[in-house]
Amino acid sequence: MIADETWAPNAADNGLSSSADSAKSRLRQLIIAGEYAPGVRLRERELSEALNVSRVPVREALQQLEAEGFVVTSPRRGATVKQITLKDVNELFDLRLSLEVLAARLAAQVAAGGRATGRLQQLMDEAAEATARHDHEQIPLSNTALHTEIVAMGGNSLLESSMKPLLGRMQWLFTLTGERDPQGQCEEHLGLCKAIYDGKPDLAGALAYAHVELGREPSLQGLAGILPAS
Amino acid sequence: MIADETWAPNAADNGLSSSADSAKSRLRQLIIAGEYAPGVRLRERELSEALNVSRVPVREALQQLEAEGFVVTSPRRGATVKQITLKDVNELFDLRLSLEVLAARLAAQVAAGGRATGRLQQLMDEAAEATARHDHEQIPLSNTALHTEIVAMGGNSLLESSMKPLLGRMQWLFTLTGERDPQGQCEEHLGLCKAIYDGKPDLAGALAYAHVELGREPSLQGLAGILPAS
DNA sequence: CTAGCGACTTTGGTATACCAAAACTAGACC
DNA sequence: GGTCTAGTTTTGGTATACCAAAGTCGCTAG
Repeated sequence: MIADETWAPNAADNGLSSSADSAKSRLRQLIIAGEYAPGVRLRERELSEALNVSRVPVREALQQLEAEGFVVTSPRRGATVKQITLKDVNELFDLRLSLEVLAARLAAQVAAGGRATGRLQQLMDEAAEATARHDHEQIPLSNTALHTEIVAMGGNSLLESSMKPLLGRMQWLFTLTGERDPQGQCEEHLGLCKAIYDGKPDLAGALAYAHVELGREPSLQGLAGILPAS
Repeated sequence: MIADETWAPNAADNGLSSSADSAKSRLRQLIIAGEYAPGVRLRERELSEALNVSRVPVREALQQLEAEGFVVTSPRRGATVKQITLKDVNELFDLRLSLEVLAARLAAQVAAGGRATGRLQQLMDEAAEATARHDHEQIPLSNTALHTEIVAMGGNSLLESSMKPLLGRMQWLFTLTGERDPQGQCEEHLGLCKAIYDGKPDLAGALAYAHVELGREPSLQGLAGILPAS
């Protein structure tokens, strides 16, 4: 469950994983990319045909994607792509406010012990580079990877598995609404990473809090702009 | 996923839910009760026979129980009951430290608005009564129900779905290691509930933090006492 | 007596087939 | 013309059957 490698588009169709995992990754990617719009029904037979697998792996994939918050299943009406509401976004940010602070604090504590932080540096550089060249395909992927690495650095696998669906939803939200102020976000990341390098948990936590909270309003307004009625 | 009612032993076998949900609840109950000890293999055919269902619902149940942290599945070796380690317990408490504080704060904010808090009062009374008569069967159930209600009061369904597996693991841990100081725990609950009633988020958060942290050491020692080697 | 190799058995992964319930549609009656 | 109802179709839920890989046990050769 921790595995599932990264789910960037280019890493989707490796023949290594089981058919169910592959179907799950592909379907999630299709949802995040907006191929399946919020509200559309995900019929099992239809998906099994589209993904060239049987219904059993499809059911498994749908179940896990429901746990990750991408689809919602009614008792006897099957699965549909989740309709994100403003309430959902607020709940998501409230939760991230707690968990990202914890992740940043843990990462800073680990880094203070002198552990290798090379991977974080590398991801930070990649994200900065993607931001600099306005690569709107790569920016959400790099930023998600950066946050994932911060969470992983803390060494709390339970936190990691709890945060993974939340980061997935953030990536989805960004794809739906468009990224907010990539430049400012990148600078915030830079400051956060520096605090982690320097092993300052309090500062890292405060910066993480600010970073999350700064993203709330733009996301709410971005979502409000594409919501059907109001 | 929010549904699944309560999973007290007596509410397990209602014929309303689907076969898979029933199987999931029964299996979880068996694991929490210790019928399936940590480390034993959960063979799909064996379970399907024991639960009188096919392998498909069993697979579904195992998958969800893995997401809740009760079982762990190796790539091609199937499912086993999770072996709880001291690291797992520490991670669990670190996460609860963040999330229960958030839940308490949210609940207090809601209660400050004058919403009905009758259900919380009722659960508090039940837990106090169970503690008073030393009903070691009921105490963990009542305490879990109380925490669940506090989380639910906040109105954050995402937090609710994130906390549910954690509370389930806490109940499991209590069943395995024995409850710590039920009297003191009950008093802490009383203070926490009062802060929520009174609509004092800061106080409620602080009390929740203390309540969680006070439970860490006893749980670690309780688990260390029953761990195979060390 | 031990170590290596091979056949067998167990087990998870997947596909196909069947069933029951719900939703949709078309028709008839009021 | 509208509404209720019955039949059909779609769809999720479940069971059975098949397959491939890995673990296990026993046999044989050194």
